[in-house]
Parts: sequence; C-alpha cells; structure tokens
Amino acid sequence: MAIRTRQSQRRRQALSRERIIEAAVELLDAAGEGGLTVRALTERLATGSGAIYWHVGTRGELLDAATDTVIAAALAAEPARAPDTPQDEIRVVALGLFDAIAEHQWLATQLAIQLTRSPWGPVTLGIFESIGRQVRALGVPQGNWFTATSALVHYILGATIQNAQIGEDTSVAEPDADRADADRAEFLDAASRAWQELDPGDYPFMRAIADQMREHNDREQFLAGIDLVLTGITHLQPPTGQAHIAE
Amino acid sequence: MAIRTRQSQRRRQALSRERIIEAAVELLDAAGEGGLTVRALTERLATGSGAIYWHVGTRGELLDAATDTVIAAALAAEPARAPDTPQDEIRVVALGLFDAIAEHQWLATQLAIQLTRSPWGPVTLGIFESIGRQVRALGVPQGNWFTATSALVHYILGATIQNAQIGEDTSVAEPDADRADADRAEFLDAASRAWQELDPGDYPFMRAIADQMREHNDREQFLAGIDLVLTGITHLQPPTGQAHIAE
DNA sequence: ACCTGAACACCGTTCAAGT
DNA sequence: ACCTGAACACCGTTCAAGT
Repeated sequence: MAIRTRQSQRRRQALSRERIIEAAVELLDAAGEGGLTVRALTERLATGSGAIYWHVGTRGELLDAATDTVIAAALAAEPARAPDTPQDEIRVVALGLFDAIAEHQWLATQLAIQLTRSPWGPVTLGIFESIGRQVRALGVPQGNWFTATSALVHYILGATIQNAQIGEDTSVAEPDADRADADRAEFLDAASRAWQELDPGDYPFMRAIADQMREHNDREQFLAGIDLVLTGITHLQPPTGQAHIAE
Repeated sequence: MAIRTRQSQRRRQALSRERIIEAAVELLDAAGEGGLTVRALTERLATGSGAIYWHVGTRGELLDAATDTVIAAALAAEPARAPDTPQDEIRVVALGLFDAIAEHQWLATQLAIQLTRSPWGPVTLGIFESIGRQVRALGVPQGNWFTATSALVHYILGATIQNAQIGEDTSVAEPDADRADADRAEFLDAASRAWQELDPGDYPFMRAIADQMREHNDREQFLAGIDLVLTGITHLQPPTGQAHIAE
C-alpha cells in the first residue's frame, strides 16, 4: 500500500530519458535509495527493464543523472527577491542547496558518492562555479580564490549533509508546517536530553552545549556558519608566490 | 585473482565481533563498498552466514560498526609530536580524519550515510567532542561554541570527503610514494587542462582558477581552509541572548 | 551458546525476439 | 530505433538442524 502507483495501465507520456529520470526522483523521494529498483521503475512507467537501459543505462547511471538534474535545478532556481550583494547571493545559493537536500534526502548520500568518485564532476563543478563567481565579486585577491571558494563549498556541503533530515518541509507544504515545527522541536529536545546524560568524563563539551541545542534554529545556524567563513575570507592574507616563506 | 583469500582452510582466530569487523574493513579497503558481501566475508572467515548475523547482525550494522571502529581509531591516535596550542590540536584531529578517509575511501560515503540517517550518532558525537574541546581551549565565548565547532566540523567533513581519493597513500607505504606523487600531479594536470577547455560562457570562474590547480597541494590547501575558519572564529561577535536584535 | 549451510525472496543486467 | 520480458547470476537474510 505504501507507494501509490500513479500510472500503471497505459502510458500517458512517451518514454524518454527525461521521463525516466523524473519517475526515478519520485521513487527516491518516496522511499529513499532503496526505493529505486528497476522493477519498481518499470512498473511505474508501464514498460520493460530493457527500455530503462536503452534510454539511460544502468541503475548507477540513473542515480547520477537524477542527482545532476536536481542539483542543477537548485542552482538555477531564481530567488524570490533579487540579492543585492555577493554575500547575499552566496546565502541564496547555499540555502538553495540546503533546501534541495532537505527535500530530497537521498541527495546527501548521492552527493557524497559523486564527490568521492569524481571530485570534479559536473555537480561539484556547478557548485564551485556558482560560489566562485561571488567570491570574485567580493573583491578577494585572485591568489585566494581557490582557498576561499573551497572553504565555503566544503562548509556548505558538510552542513547540508548533516541537516538533511532535520531541515525537511520548509518549502514544500504549508498545511503541516506546524507539525513539522513540532517534530523538529521534539527532535532537538531529545538530542539535548541525550547529551545531558552523556558520561561527563568522555563528553564534557557536548554536555556543556546541550542547552544551546534546544533553542537552536537550523537555518539560522547554517547562515551563522556562512557568515563565519565569509569573515575568515575577508581577513585572508594576500598570498605570496611561494607558500610558507616564513613558518 | 583480485583479492587474496588470506585464511580459508582452517580458522586461525576464534570468531568474534572484533574479528568479523576486522575482516570487513579488509574487504572494504580492497574492493570498496561493493566488495563487502556476506558471502565473501564467510569465505574469508571460513564460516557460515549465520555466524555473521549471530555476532554483529545485518550487513548494514556491520558497515556501521566498521565505520565507528575506524573513525574512533583515527580520533584516538596519538600524533608523533605533541601539539602545543589548541590550533595545532585542531589541525592534528583534522589531518587524522583526512588521512583515515584517504586510506579507507569507503569511509567518505559511509560517513555521509551516517550523518544523514542519524546526525548525532556516535561518529558525529566523537568528532564534535574532539573539535569542541579545542574550541573551548581557544577561549571562544560559550555562546559561540556551537557555531564555531559546527563550522570547523562541517568544513572538515566536506573537504575530507572531496579529497578522499586524491589524498591516498601518505601514511601507508613508502616505496611507491614517488609514484603516488606522480599520479597526483597527473590528476591535477588533467583537471587543470579540463577546466581550461570549459565553455567560457558557462564556467568563467573555473577557467580562471585552472592555473592554481596545477601547483596545489591537497594537505596544504586543506590546512589553509582550517586556518581560514579559525580566523573567522576569532572575529565572531559575542552572542546576545536574543538572536538578531538588530538586523 | 555458537555455528552451519540450504532455501527463499529479491535484485540488476542481458539479450533474443518482436515491432 | 525502440521496446518487451524471460532468463541468469548474484545478493542479504532466515532458520531448522547440529554441536
């Protein structure tokens, strides 16, 4: 009963690479990575397994294509209000990724897999380019572009992966926004309580910050981290030709 | 022929949870996540599949246990020279994770999976605690502990995941250190050339930094990012009770 | 308590055959 | 060129049976 099969009797749309990727994203959203099986896909699309391989290739290639598609859409999405400084633009791009991963939790793992397997594949390239342009607009000296952009991108990816399941909802449905808020408060409360019960000998730090956890807002916290990195970028020493002249 | 079966005829060590995890790590190191199958494991350990389930549980639980074990070891490892400032200690912890993931590439994905599924599981907790203690030692005001620690941890995780395959070797074997260096130079050169051939309309930034890629050292670059975040932490505003009094 | 291994359900992929 | 679906090899997990 879990997943409703939306179109099983006769095919409504012609089969195509795009249609297959779209259906794959629906399955992934509904049931996670394990939910995307060739059989479930052929059933949903009312076709045979060979058709999938004809249009997109193996299951792995389909996963890559789904990841590329969703990330590219998140990077291309125009924000409601036009940002007027490079800092704002960076926040917009970062929140775009943050929300995309919250909406499609399977993205966190897929992103990590692509990052590991091909560190400079299309996905990473797109993210670096988006952030890098704003770093340039910030007036950072050219020799620091790579360091500054890497720091931002890596912070964004790490934070975004950890917040995948916490951030949920936000932009999707309004009706149960209250319920989502309640869920999150409950989650934070549980985490906070768990930390307070940790062995003080092993986890003195986590115990000490247990209080802060309760009253913390994921998006605000995420943006505070962005600001911290931006501050670090502002104070970068202009690079020398040779690294580490004086250590 | 690929993987040498080290002990097949008769069992040399008594079967135990620890022995199974050890063998799992060997399989993962040799052939990645796909290389860890229950059948390969039972063959290597000269046992039946039921024994695995008796001692550790499902394949997923075994993957979690392997991840926990390797990360805990990386965090507990004592550095060659004792670090004498909190900043140095942070660099030591960060490089410990950097090297662990370079040595065990499958860790990058597993870490991301655990981070997504249980954001405050034992792995994340251990990393936060290690870094958090040093943030406290740095003299950061308590209200900023969480923000500062998150920024560091998320940067470290993001950077470390992307550098998983580039960083390889380093601490393992000396004989082919030259060869590994050559491999990396080749890799960087290829990336640099690929960026120079990108469409200037779509990727102006990546084209502009293609040169920097060639002469870049992963570990130095990683540490430069750490320093950037540390600088940002130093310049954090002391927090107010209510967030965003004046926007 | 600890271990064996056949049996089961499910999976990705291929490919001869159709249109 | 595009699609079908049976067949194949392989997988994780269970469990009655052994010690």
